[in-house]
This record gives sequence, structure tokens and C-alpha cells, in this order.
Amino acid sequence: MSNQAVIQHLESFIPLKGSEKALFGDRFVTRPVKRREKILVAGEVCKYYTFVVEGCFRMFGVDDKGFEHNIQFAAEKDWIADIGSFHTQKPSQLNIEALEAGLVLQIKQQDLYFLYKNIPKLNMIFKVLIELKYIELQNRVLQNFSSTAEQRYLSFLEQYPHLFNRLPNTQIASYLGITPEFLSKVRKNIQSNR
Amino acid sequence: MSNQAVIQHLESFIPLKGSEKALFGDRFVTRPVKRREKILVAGEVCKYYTFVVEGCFRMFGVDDKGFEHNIQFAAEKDWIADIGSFHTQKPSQLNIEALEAGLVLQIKQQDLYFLYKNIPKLNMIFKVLIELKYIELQNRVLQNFSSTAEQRYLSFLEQYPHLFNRLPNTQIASYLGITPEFLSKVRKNIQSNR
DNA sequence: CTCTACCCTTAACCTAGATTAAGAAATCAT
DNA sequence: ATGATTTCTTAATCTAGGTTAAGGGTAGAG
Repeated sequence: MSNQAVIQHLESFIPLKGSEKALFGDRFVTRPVKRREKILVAGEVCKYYTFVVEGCFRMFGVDDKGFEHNIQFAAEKDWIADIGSFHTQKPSQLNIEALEAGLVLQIKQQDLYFLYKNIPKLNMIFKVLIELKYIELQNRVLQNFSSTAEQRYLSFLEQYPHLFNRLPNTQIASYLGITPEFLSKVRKNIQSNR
Repeated sequence: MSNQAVIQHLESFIPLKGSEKALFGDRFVTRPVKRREKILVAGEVCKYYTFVVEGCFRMFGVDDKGFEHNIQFAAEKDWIADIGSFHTQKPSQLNIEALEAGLVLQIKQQDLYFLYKNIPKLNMIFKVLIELKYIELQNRVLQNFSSTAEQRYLSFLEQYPHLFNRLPNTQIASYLGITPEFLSKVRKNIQSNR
């Protein structure tokens, strides 16, 4: 069944009883996505909490000059959503786009709340999941303040080895908060200093 | 009883039963703090999850050049901790310092886990609390990438009206990721353009 | 297979914000 | 109250990274 991948992932935190697994029913919906397809478009409500089974996604905002800024990537076994919009059901300012063709499992607010209510331990799992993301984000804020673009690029390579050879540099630049041109300069520099 | 302030705050999310409140016992410990006192020192484990009853705190990291970077403020009815260090019980790289004399309630990992276990809905409350902080942090990352220092300063004033007249500009500058000198320039500019 | 759209690089020039230094103003502890 | 410590401001100079422009490379849809 399509839920299998999510359940397996959740059970890597805490095992679930058979009766609990049964509650998932068809609340998670399988959705294949094409390359470049957007599963969230700015201006619309973020209707789904998305689990990535296969593929690679980016969440980004667009500034007043039309420049895009990546705030998160998500690949296999990762979750992605504009949490603010998802919970308030108000329009999102963000976009989520597939960088590759892939497959996701999606759940609506009502259905996720149903699961939270009937499987209390899910609250704990999702608390842990978001704590992990929070820590990541906090480190990123700190790093953006205290490191040069070169240092940030190098630690991106270290921290996300499964991502960097899968993403175009232009996407990495956007994540680091620099222009592709400057990233190119940085890369050249690193090259010549080794 | 000293827990009163925390319980009242938690009940603003979901009411607790009398038997649940009883479980809090003396697990939260009252601690008065002096101005400049650190309740977390980099290199040590973050032993407590802290609820601010009164006062104002900053959490900050120090870079290799010795510059401090504020990553979060917390005033009345807010929570503060290095979540990563608290959960792993590994040394923190961050500091938490009182900007004013105040009063906090603190709980240790073991005791918080006890409450999570025996009052399942606490997981949900703390999930919501951290989700709110996550959203805040995400907006900050996006803003740092897409706005000038002036725009960021102005939205800080809007977003934290209860904080800006309480904090020295030098602390705000550190939060915005700029030098106090440049903030001074920015403020002068705003002044003359109105 | 190929052509079109994207991606990467280089280089010249430009700007937001950093650095340094120094004086004035505000605040704190005693 | 008062000296000591912080905080704020100004101004000159400097630099990380942005902007613009242009050529060559690569990969994906048909």
C-alpha cells in the first residue's frame, strides 16, 4: 500500500501498533511529480504536508526584484511543507518545486489532525522531526552571520553530500544566499588553493 | 506555587486536568537571575529548558574572531534553550544571557521527558510552540536573503514592538547581522527620510 | 539527433555594509 | 552623587559579494 514508505519512516522513531497503522487508511495520497512541477504555488494555501518518497524538491520565496531564494531542500525520506500556511490555511508566500521527477505522499490538514488525535505518539514524532529541522535552521542563521560564502559552501558540501552532486550550482548558490556568478568565483578559488 | 506561571501559559493552548497539573510537582525550579548572568555558557551542556517569567534574554554564538551573534531573544512567557544540546546532552556552542535582572522557571531533561510521557498532550503543545518558532526562523532566513539592513530593521521594529525599546541597539544590530555602527547609519537615514 | 533551454564561467565595474578610530551621551554600581 | 563602564554616533577608508554582459557547455524534450 502507498502508505508503506511513510509508516516505515515513522517507525524508525517509535514502533506503531497494527491498529494504529490501520488508521492511516488512505489518508496519505500518492502523487507522482514531474521535473519542474510545483506542488505549492505562492498565493495558494499549502494544503498538504508532503513526504518525499523519491526525487528532490526545493522550497523558495521570491523577493520584490523577482529573485528566488531557496530556504530548504528535501530529498528521499524528508518532509516538506510551508508549516505556517498549512496550519493557518492562509495563502503561502512560498513555492515548492520538484528539481527532478519523483514521487510523494501527501496528507491534508484534516487528515493529519485526525491522526494526531487518534495516535497521540505522532505528536511526539512530529515534534522531534521539527526540532531537528529547527536546529538545522538555527545553525544556518548563525553560519550566515559568522562565515564567508566560501566557508558556507564548504560546509554545505560536508553537511549535504547526498545533495550537492545532485543539485545545479545555481540552486546551491540560492540556498547559500549568493549569486551563481559569485559561487563560480568561490569554486575557482577553492580549486586553486589546493 | 512557582509552577503557576508555566501551567497558566500551557493552558492557554489546551486546558490541563487537576491530576495532570499535580504531576508538575516541583519539576520546574524557580531561579532569579541577575543582569548579565549567563544561564547557559558555551562548552557546557544545556541542562534546562527555560521559561521566562520576567526579564529579557538573548541566545548567542561567538565566531572565530570573537564576535557575538544573537540568534534569539526571549522575554516574558517565552521559552529559551539550545534544543540540540538539551536533547543530546552534548556541549552547546551557544550562550544564554540575561539582558535584565529577571526570574525564570527551569526544567531538566529527565523531568520534561517524564511530563511528556505522563501528559501526552504536552507533546502537542510543545510541537506547536516549536512550530511557531520554526516559522519565525524561516521568515528570518528569507528576510536576511532578500532585504536590506534598513528593511530588516524596520520590520524588526514592527514585529517586536515590546522588545525594541527594551534592548540596546547594539543587541538589535547583532540580531540583524550588522554592526552597531552601520545600524546607527541606518537609523540616521530613516530619520532624515521622514 | 538536434535544438532549445538552461547552466557555468570570466571579467570589469559597483555598492552595501565592515572596519577603525575617536568623541559624546547615557546608564550602572557603589 | 559619581566615577566607570556601556552605548551611540560620525566619518574616512576598505572589501565581500553584487551586477552586467557575454561566450561556451550541457542536458532534456521531442
